Amino acid sequence: MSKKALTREAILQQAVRSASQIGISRLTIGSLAEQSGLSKSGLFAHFGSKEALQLAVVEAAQAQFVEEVVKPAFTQPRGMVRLRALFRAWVMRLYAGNTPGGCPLLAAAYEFDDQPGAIRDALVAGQRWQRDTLQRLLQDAQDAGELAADSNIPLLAFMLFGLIQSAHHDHQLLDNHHSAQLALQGFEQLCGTAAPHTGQVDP
Amino acid sequence: MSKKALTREAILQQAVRSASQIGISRLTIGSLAEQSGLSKSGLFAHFGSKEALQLAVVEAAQAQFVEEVVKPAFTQPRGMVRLRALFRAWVMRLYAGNTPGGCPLLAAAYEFDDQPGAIRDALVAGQRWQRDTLQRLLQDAQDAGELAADSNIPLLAFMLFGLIQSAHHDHQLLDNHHSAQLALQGFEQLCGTAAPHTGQVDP
DNA sequence: CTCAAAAAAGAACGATCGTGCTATTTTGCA
DNA sequence: TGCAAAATAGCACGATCGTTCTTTTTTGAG
Repeated sequence: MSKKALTREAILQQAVRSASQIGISRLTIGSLAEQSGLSKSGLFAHFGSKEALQLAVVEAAQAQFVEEVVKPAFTQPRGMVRLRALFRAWVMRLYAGNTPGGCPLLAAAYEFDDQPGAIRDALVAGQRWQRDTLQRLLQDAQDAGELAADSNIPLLAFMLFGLIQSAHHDHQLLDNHHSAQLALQGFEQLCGTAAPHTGQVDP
Repeated sequence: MSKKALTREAILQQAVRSASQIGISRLTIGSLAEQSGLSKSGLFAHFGSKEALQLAVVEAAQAQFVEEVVKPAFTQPRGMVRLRALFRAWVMRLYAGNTPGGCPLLAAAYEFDDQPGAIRDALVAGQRWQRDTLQRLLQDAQDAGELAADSNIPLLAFMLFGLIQSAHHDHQLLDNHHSAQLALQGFEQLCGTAAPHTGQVDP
């Protein structure tokens, strides 16, 4: 890999860390340069504009998500095992040390949902892909007979993503140490073959 | 009400609107003054510092939530009726016109979860209160026999809050017109006495 | 109506930001 | 090792921000 690409990677890795703490829109060229041991103009030359830098940060975070969550899940056999692996890795990533401020993509979704532009477009595409992936694994599990035949796949994906967000919220803001466990319990309640309900009157 | 308090209210109402679109941390005294028809220093005198302004915006948004969601629910009879009223109003508020950029409190939770200070403290207190309120209504419903006796109340509250966040996400970012319906369906699946499993055919 | 007090405006400051331009250092091939 | 090209540093600019200080306008009680 060329020197340029190596430096760029190092910058982006640090930038994703910072973005998880202060948000993508509050990244500054100056502080990012300082953290990377570069000058402002030296760092700037890698991207050409702040928006291009922010876009690169989004893409780096998305690539990181695929690498840490999606790819490992796809090493598991298709069906409920793979689905559970995806969800577990997704949740556990919220507690990993590489993004101390939480998931930068979730935060970015709230930052840019009302600011049209390339960054928002990239976020939308990424989130749609995440949802599609989740629904595909749910469909696979249903096809394998490991999920009730009358399951509403889009609703299930919607609810599972809600569990991810709730875990993030409770962990990052409320400092709730049980948030990961709650998310995993919720998954089993929604998808598991165990007890079909915590809280339904008639099975 | 004194002139000062009236002007302050008008400023905050506009500020909450803006905060829903660009986030609390990116509010600027200048643009806020322009939107309120005041001068920079005139507006500034009402708060004394930018952080005090941001804190006032958080408190105004929280008061708005109580007024529009919690109070109306408490006009309903205790139990499942009140719980459902709370959840419905909570979801529907995401689609109301007074905060075009979505819920400013949810966005602020992601903005400030890694920035210690008075604003984060106020957000934490508010979110804890929201969760406690939700759990209290769930408990009431359970006591009334309208929720399974073995329901896990903290888990249910966790999942319901996830539905809110998922609805917000799908509406604001993915422009999913069915997001409100999905959240309400999710509520009925988790708490309702209707169909015990996820089955519902999408139109 | 008067006039002191309250509210708002105006102007200016230091700091910080993104960005463009030029000089300097570093890299990797001949 | 020499040297063009790539990578980085240095510097300055205009803009914008929060904040302070002073002046002007507006308010409302006596």
